[in-house]
Amino acid sequence: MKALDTKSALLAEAENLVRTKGYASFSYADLAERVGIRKASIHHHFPTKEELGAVLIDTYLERFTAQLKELGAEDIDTRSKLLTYGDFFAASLEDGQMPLCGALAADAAYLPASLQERVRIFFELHLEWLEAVLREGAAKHDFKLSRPYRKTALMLLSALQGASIVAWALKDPSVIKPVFRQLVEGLAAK
Amino acid sequence: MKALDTKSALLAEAENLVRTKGYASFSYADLAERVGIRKASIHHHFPTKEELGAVLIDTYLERFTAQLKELGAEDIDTRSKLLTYGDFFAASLEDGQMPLCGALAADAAYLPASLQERVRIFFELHLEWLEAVLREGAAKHDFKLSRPYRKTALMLLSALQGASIVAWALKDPSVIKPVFRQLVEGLAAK
DNA sequence: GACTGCCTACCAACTGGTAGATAGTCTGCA
DNA sequence: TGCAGACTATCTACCAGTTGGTAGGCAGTC
Repeated sequence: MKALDTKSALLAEAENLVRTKGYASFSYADLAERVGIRKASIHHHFPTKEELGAVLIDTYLERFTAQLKELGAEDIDTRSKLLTYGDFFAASLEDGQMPLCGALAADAAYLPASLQERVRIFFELHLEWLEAVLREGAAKHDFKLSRPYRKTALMLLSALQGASIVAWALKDPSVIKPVFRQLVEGLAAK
Repeated sequence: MKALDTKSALLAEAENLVRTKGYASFSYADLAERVGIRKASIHHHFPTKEELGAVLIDTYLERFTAQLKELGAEDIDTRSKLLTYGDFFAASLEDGQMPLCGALAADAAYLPASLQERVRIFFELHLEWLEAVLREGAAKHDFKLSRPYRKTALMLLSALQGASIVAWALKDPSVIKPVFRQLVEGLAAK
């Protein structure tokens, strides 16, 4: 088997495991079973669990960064941008998985330091994107906002992370969209 | 040592451990070290980890239920009730701990079923309380709300859970109050 | 003596790893 | 063209440490 296939299979399965049972609970044995190689072989691709976690977060961040960049550049109104952003989270839950960094963040205090740092970067990235969209929306008079925009960005991000948690605990993915929608509607300048 | 002392010491330490490193990562060995008895002795008080978890959540729920009942009965305006409710979450983070059920909820998919059920009950309890306060506030014309109130309750609870997560990941407890405050202000009938 | 609350000793299962062996593939050189 | 060596990707075997537990014993109290 080609290294690229195995490596990406390992990453895909690791992501699924972290997003369904958390970083602490998933093991190389779980991965071995799912990918069909021996546990010890995984170390060839990822020498330590921490390194696997780091690569996992980095690739997730790259994907998400690209997604947000694309969404930010779309020629649609800022309200739709925000709602589409919220849809990313809802889609996660509908797939039966927590968003990765929400899954990791709850455990942040005992993640290895390199992973904690990456989770923080994830959140900062999201806040910056939200701020940019809010700024754009305020400039276009789509939103009526008080400064600093970061405060509103924090509110929106918190609501989505929290809605994911609540939806996860209640096993009801339909929680997310209405929560976020009413917040976005509340930003309207009207 | 009296059983009541040891048992409550175990529960207190277990709560702290769950709220700082999660249910999956804490062990009877951690508890043994903190309370100063041997690991095997813990089984005398709590035969299984699941039972310890169940008792932990039940006692937390009782405390929280009493707190919410007390707060709900206070002769203050409904806005203050909500803000005080939000302060419970902020106080948790300022203590260097996640709120218990937020810590558990992220891991909900692989908690033992009896614990998953308790986490769900926790959230339902909070939603009911929030709904009651929102209903009271709407009747007094403190709030301008659309029905169903549960939708707004979900939004508020989500924001607090999420703000706890974001604050935890960013190691910045000051995130919570401003997030919640602006949401509560946004409910004002004005 | 009965009960409580601790202890030691032990268990199977599991964790993330280390180390060396093997087999297949590729490349360079005679 | 064939062969040897290097490389890749897997394997077996093993490791120390850890987990939540079981079982029986001991000491203190009533």
